[in-house]
Amino acid sequence: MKITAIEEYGLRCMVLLARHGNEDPLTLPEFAEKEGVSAPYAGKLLMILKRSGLVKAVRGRRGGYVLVKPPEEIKLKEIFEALGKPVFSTAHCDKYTGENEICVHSGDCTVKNIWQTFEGFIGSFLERVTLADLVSCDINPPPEPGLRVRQKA
Amino acid sequence: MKITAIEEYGLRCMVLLARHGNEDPLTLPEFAEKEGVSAPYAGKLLMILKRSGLVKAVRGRRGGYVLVKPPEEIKLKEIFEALGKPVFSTAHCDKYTGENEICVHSGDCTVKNIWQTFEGFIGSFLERVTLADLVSCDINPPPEPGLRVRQKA
DNA sequence: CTAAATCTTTACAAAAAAGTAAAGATTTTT
DNA sequence: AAAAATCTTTACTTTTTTGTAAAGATTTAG
Repeated sequence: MKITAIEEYGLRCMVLLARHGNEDPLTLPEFAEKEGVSAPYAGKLLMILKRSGLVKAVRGRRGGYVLVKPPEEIKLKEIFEALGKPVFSTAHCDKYTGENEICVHSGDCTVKNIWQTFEGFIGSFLERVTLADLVSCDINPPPEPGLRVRQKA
Repeated sequence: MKITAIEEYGLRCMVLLARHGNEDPLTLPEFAEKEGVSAPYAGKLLMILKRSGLVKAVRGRRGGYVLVKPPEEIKLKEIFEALGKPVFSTAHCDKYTGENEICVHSGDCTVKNIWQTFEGFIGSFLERVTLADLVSCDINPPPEPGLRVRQKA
């Protein structure tokens, strides 16, 4: 399981914006310089964030990007949803079908069940952390979560 | 964040083995047929699992693969570690350095903190589910885990 | 001992993701 | 109005991941 480049750098752009404040916009060359990436690549990232409604662009001189909402109201989950697919989506089953048109497990799938549960678990984390938490806090691992495992009938 | 093909199909191979039992080994053509992938690709997956010590191979006629331990003793976490890197590892910071030799955030990194916390959270899930749970149970989403967020001093 | 069934290794081909380049559109400043 | 700063779009190149192919090694059955 891996974090994609878009997720990594995209999240960093959001952190930069949150730190910078919304007084004046941050420009692509500024993003690029602060993260050590190229300006066109920064442009690609910000465009993705813009299309998801997390940031807005101001064109022309004195332009750049600003957050649409205050960092307190931006959940990590929204950012992840903007930057990539969730771990498990219906697309998942359509993708891993081996050489067949449709997955051999369609219907009753043990692995699908685990991914869905996993997805829910991850979601409960991403729901609880905001961009504001990220820039202003230490975040500690949560206490051991309980996990109910129920035997099949 | 995505589950890689190796993780998806590798986990399925483990499920097949757990279901099949260790009486007689499962062969590559059998894995291939049951999962709808090619036999050489199944070979690649099983080789990865073998090198991590999760399965062992029996060569020659009547050969194939068997689990090294009973499913009750195989945690999902071990399987994931065999099939891929964890979400966050030191390699992560070495990979996403933009155009620089070393990441601009090395030292104090907000994003690193979140990935490490996230990793721990995910780990607490993968520690608690065994291969046996996977083949014999319904697994339900855990209750809302508490998440302590402590303000910086 | 030989042949068949099996795993093993290495090298290669195809597909997806990451990242680059260049030309175009918009706004502000002068 | 013109120029400069900025975002926007499209197409392309590179790198990584996936998946394939083929020849080799090992064991068992007869």
